[in-house]
Amino acid sequence: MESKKISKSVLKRLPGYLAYLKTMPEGSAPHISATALANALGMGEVQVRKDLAMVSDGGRPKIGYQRDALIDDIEQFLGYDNTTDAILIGAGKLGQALMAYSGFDEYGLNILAAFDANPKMSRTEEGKPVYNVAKLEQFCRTHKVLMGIITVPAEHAQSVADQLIAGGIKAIWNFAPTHLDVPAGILVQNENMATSLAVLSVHLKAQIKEEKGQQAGKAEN
Amino acid sequence: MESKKISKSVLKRLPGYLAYLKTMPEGSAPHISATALANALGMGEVQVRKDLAMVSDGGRPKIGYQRDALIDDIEQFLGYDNTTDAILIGAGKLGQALMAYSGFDEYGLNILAAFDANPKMSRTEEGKPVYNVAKLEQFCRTHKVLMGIITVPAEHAQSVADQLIAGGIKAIWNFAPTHLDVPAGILVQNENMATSLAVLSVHLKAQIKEEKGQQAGKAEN
DNA sequence: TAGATTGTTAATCGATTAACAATC
DNA sequence: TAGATTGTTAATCGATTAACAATC
Repeated sequence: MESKKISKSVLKRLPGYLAYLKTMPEGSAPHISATALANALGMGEVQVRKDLAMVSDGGRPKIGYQRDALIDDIEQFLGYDNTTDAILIGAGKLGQALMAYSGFDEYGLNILAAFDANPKMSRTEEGKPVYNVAKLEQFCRTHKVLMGIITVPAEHAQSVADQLIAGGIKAIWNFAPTHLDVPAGILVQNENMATSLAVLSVHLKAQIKEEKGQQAGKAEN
Repeated sequence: MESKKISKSVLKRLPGYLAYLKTMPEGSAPHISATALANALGMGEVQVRKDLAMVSDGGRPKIGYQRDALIDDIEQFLGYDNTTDAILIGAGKLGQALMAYSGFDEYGLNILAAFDANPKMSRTEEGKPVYNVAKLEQFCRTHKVLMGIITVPAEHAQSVADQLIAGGIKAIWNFAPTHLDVPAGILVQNENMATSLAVLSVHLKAQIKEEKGQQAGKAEN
């Protein structure tokens, strides 16, 4: 019963709720209503309620949801309660930034090691080992790693993905700005800067146009 | 006429087409069909055709779209043809990685300067100036900057956003894992690692469960 | 009881996919 | 002409929103 099929849209909103719930001050009331959550995050209250219904076993009318329980439920649903081992390939600037990011613990993500085609050091600043990519596939197998984080240049991403899959990996977090071809059953989550930039860029273009329109309007008066 | 309203879903797919078209080898045919594009990117061909119809003035039956023209059309539509000035706030690891990323030029993005609450250097490795956040608002005004990139810790993000908006900024690229409250007309694009991680994590959980199910099945036989 | 709030059922909206006509 | 391909119109699908009944 636990496993109602959840849609990706709902799934993507859960971390937002979680983050907000966790940053609420200590002294806050132990309960929170969907209405309050919705207002804080600028969303519709019905949507929040429906989303929470997917992971929680319900709030109480007039009172709301118990905050602690809700946090637990979301974390459990997202699998943040037990850790996932991952490896990172491409120890460049971005790769190093990700290795250094301590916040991943909170999400149950544990980066075991980094790999690079041309390792410049044998350990990262944080003390994680940096290996040659040649050892990639074998490492995945022996450590039963299920997740790979790709931060290599676009032209090498596909080859790295192939090796990861050969090593038995089931999920890829792809920071390289390129499409990866993978067999069914393997999930690729693209962290695509270009996508975000496109949204921003088009918004700004529209904004500038509007402004010019207003100025033209003024000039005409 | 140029400005048919484009949906966000379409907009987000355009960079994918662009990237693929640009990485096609020099010797390739000058034309490409929606079918070929769709196959390469693992999408439906009708969707590709509809998307391209939004930005291009059409392909030719039996031949396809002229590749160069298509690239130009998408770039123009996304505003990559003229540069946008931006500033970055938070010169930590991630901020520095973004400052160092040379690929932004390609998207018409030009990061003028970085700001930090406690600048550790006066220039980044790339020679871009690093200022104290105190100068943020004024800098935005005098340089008419329209875009801000937030890479500060979550707890300072809202305050930074407020200052950016006071400085006249219209679009915010938010890497801090927190919701930002902004007035209408200001676009916030969240680059949310937690969101991606949630998708990956849930996929892996399902994968592991499935595997266990299969093993249990085997054992029963 | 009244009112706030939950959860569910139905209606709307938007985006994707399918079917088909048009064209080179 | 035949076939590949485009573009459009209609059908389907999924997600969001609205309406309402249930409950503390």
